[in-house]
Amino acid sequence: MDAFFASVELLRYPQLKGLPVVIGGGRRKADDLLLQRHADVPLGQIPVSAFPLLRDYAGRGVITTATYPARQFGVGSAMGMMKAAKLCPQAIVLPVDFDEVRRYSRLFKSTIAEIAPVIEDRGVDEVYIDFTEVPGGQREGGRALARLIQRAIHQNTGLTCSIGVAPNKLIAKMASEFNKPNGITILYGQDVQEKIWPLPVRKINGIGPKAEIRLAKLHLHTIGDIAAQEPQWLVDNFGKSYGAWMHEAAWGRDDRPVVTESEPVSMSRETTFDRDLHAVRDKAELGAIFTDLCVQVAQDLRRKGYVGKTIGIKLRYDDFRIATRDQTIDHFTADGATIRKIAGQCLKRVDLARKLRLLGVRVGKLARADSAQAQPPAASWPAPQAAAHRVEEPVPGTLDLF
DNA sequence: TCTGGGGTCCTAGGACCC
DNA sequence: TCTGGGGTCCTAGGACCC
Repeated sequence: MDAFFASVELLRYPQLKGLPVVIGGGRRKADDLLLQRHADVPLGQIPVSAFPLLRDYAGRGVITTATYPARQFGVGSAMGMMKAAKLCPQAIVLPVDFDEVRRYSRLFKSTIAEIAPVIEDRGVDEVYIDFTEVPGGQREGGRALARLIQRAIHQNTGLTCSIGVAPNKLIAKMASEFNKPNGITILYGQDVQEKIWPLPVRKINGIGPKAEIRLAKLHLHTIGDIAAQEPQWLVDNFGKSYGAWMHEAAWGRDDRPVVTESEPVSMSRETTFDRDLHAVRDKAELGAIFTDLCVQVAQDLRRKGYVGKTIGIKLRYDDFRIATRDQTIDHFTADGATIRKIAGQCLKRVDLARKLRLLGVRVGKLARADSAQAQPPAASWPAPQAAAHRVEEPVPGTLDLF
């Protein structure tokens, strides 16, 4: 989907079309004020001059999405708000509306599913589609079906997307970026040399900032540079698995199937504080946030019907170092108090002298709540009363951080 | 006034078991 | 005078993606 989060907002506020708009940060006073002051007019009639600007933004956070006009100023995803404000102070800034984004996400995916049912979910705004078996899927190399999908999505949501068609997921993903927004790109296996090799290594899905730096030190900058290396040389420099994969990827080879169903591995909640907090000096505040995160994870688990048995914490220090601790317990749970208790024990095992900027709680080793695995083991005969009716011990109301 | 939140997968060492 | 060889699970960190 093209500039998905921003495009969703533009559906509500069409008056912002063509303007630099960025989405990011949490809901702020300015956003509430905007709605309060214009409670009597339709959203589409709120004057452009009433919207909060990036220059007035104060706080932490990153840009989630920038509209194409904003991108012209060099503003882009994952950029810090403060840096973005310097590049484009006149941009309008809006918070992410997750409910609305999820609603449109479901809508565009169900629209595709009616046309081509073999879909792999890749997050809120992206999917892989295997349309090998879709009638007419091979017409014009797939372009006809891609056009049909684009039109259907636009009809049902008012949103545009870009589609890449290729023999595998790796190349299709790269192709989808060739012609944005609202574009279609068809790539064949024989196009790799001409169309893919000149691209920078970062364009490969799986080569990130760290690998890019390591490759640059070896004077490898383009995908073609990687393709020209002996596989063994790549293995020697990047390890057996990653090195071999890199070579395959550079040659456009990828045999991963489109995976239509998957079970979640973990669920987590984390939050970056408005200001860095200290475990002792800000104990009350931190404790409240901590409990809240545990309760939210527990709610997420229950809402989605899962239980887990590995409970962990994550924290980010003021210097951005990250520490994680986790502990596996002997039974599955989705109980907030249990999660709070175990996570609290994990917290005792990390250095709390430094100030923290982020705290997170995670539950892993998930099972469906209704699965046999998730059930407590049957009590052996004679069943001890306590085991048969075991109740997780409650955590006292005053939750101690230490 | 740098740098979100929710994920997956991989690696590597140690415990533990057969 | 040496101390095997799997296999699995747990834990911590890190790269990467959307």
